[in-house]
Amino acid sequence: MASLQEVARRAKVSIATVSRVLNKSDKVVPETRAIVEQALRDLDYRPSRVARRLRMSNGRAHLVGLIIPDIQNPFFAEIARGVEDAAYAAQYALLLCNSDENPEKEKFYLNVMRDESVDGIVLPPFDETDAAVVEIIKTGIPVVCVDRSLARAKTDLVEVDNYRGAIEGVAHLIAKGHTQIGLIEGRSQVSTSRERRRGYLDALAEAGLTVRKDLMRSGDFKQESGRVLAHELLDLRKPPTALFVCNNLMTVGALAALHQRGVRVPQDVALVGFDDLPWAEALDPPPTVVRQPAYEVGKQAMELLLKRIVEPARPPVTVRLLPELVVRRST
Amino acid sequence: MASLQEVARRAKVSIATVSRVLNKSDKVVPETRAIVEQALRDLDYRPSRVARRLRMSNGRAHLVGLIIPDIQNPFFAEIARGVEDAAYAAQYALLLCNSDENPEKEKFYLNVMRDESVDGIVLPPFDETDAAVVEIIKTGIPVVCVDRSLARAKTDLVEVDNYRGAIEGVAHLIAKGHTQIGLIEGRSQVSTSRERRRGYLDALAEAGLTVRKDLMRSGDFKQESGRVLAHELLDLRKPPTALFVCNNLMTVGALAALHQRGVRVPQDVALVGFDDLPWAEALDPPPTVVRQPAYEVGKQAMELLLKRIVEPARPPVTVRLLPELVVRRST
DNA sequence: ACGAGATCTGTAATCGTTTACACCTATTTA
DNA sequence: TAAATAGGTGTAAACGATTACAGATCTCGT
Repeated sequence: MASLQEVARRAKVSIATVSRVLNKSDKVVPETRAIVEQALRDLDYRPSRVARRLRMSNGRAHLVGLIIPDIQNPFFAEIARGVEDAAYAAQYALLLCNSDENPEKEKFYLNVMRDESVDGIVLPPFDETDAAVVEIIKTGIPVVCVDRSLARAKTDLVEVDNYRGAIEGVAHLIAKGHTQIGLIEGRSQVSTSRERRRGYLDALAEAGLTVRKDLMRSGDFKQESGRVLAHELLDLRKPPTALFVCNNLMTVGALAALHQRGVRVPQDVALVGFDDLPWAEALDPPPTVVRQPAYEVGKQAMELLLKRIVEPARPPVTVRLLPELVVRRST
Repeated sequence: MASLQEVARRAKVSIATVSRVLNKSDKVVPETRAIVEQALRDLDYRPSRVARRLRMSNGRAHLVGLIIPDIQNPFFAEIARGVEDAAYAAQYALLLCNSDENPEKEKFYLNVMRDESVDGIVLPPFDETDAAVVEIIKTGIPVVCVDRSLARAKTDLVEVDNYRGAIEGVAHLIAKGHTQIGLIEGRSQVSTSRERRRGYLDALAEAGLTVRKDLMRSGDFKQESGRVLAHELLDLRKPPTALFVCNNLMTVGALAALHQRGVRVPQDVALVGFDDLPWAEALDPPPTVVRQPAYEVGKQAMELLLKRIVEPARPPVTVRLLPELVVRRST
């Protein structure tokens, strides 16, 4: 509420002096400083981030944006926590938005961030050729991609080794004796989907198993599509004896489908999911999953962003984190 | 990137004229308008929200804040979605922050919002006497409380009828024949906790059951405390035959404890939780819960906020939504 | 033909900061 | 003792928008 003007008036100095007291930088004689500090306290002065940001066009807004597809998806919520904790530690505030996997919403929010002059943005691009993101990058705002990569631009990137994760998950099923393994994957425009599919195929190949195209289904990452596709697979004349489901929500959906059909897990059909589930222990059965270190992804992404804000010209780096197979009782 | 200045220069008019073209309000002769619009397109002009906000101290920032205790809690995530959808519909952006039930973090973020001159704030207060929130309200920023109320200030409030929800949940257990019903409640400084406890007590009283103090335990809303307290209750010499658990995370924790002990649900111990769980169908067993319309809470809160931004002097209203008993297989 | 009125456009103040620069006083130095 | 230096403070120009006010042009009635 109180502005520099008012503080200056009360302390009977100029606004420049007040500003100098605030930004400890320049020298102010101790008596003046004391008077000004008293006035600041009296008026409960708080600097306007808005005015500051307007003046300093460079990178001192202490505000960064995070756009995620869906905050209700625990995987992204965990990333968000990682980002936010790292931001808070650096005293940055976070403009957090849900794109809902909707390019139009994503574009709206990207524009908001540009117009708010945020210092930088963290996001998983909608797909590899995400035009809105590419455009934002051209404006010079630092962008760090998480989880998914971008073909058209080289940015900092924190990702998980999806290929290796898929290999481990599928190999685990193979080790349990399964040869007919169904795949429920996500949107194939997303880089992670293709990596996981590649892992699935290579794991089968390595074990000398033949690939059945009819066992591979593509969904949209949502719970409902996991349910529907699981039903489809089990309705086949030669149904799979195991399912490899490529994200958390679809895993829950598939599990629900298995329950609906009354098949026993893992006796009748085994299941490995991608992404850990926060309440895995309370699920029926607790599913074996390939766990992604989502919190760490978010945290490191934010840290990369902070570094880039300080040093915009630094060459982009890619951090690749390792997933971990968590064996529970669905296999 | 491009400012009004640059557009004005290119169109060979003054910045005032450009501004007028943008805010369609004033009359500009069609030819001028066409020229300016061309220049706007050429330069891909986007107005700076920062500059606009600085100039218009009133309420046209089109930015609102949302502070929630923990985005990883599905209940709050659902509220957040409600808020964000309503905000997006009105073309408002959302500054979303996690207070982590930590007053210091909450204060930091409240200050950020003040300093960012947001148009308004939605939040569940940390407790009924939340000093930081009361102070913010005094600055005149519109605040809408959700879920929890504030004793010291009269704000718009969207809450759920916790008392009635608890009554229904506990009455359901009583109807199933239970007389020894354990209570696992949350922090008692929070208004919702007290309401639920009151419902629990009244439901018992109404059924003529005696209250056992040793069956009532107070936790912190987190999963771990649900687990610990469930163990404590079942370790009693006269353990309860049913549990009424007052939030989602503690319900999951309690369920995990029951599994650990190998007790069958609902045969050995029945359970009713407060808050629905997104993957209830995949849990073992799918729990009976008192469902709160969290999305609706968020949506209505945002709508109230928008109304208050337009009409700051409007008398505060309280919207009380009804919870719903969802009977599944834990009872 | 001239002033009133209407219509369009430009000038400049403002919002709350930061910061280059000028200015004024002491103190030091030759 | 005069000049150079240094230290402390004030003045004013940005940043990018909005908007009251003034100024310019045109229309039109008498």
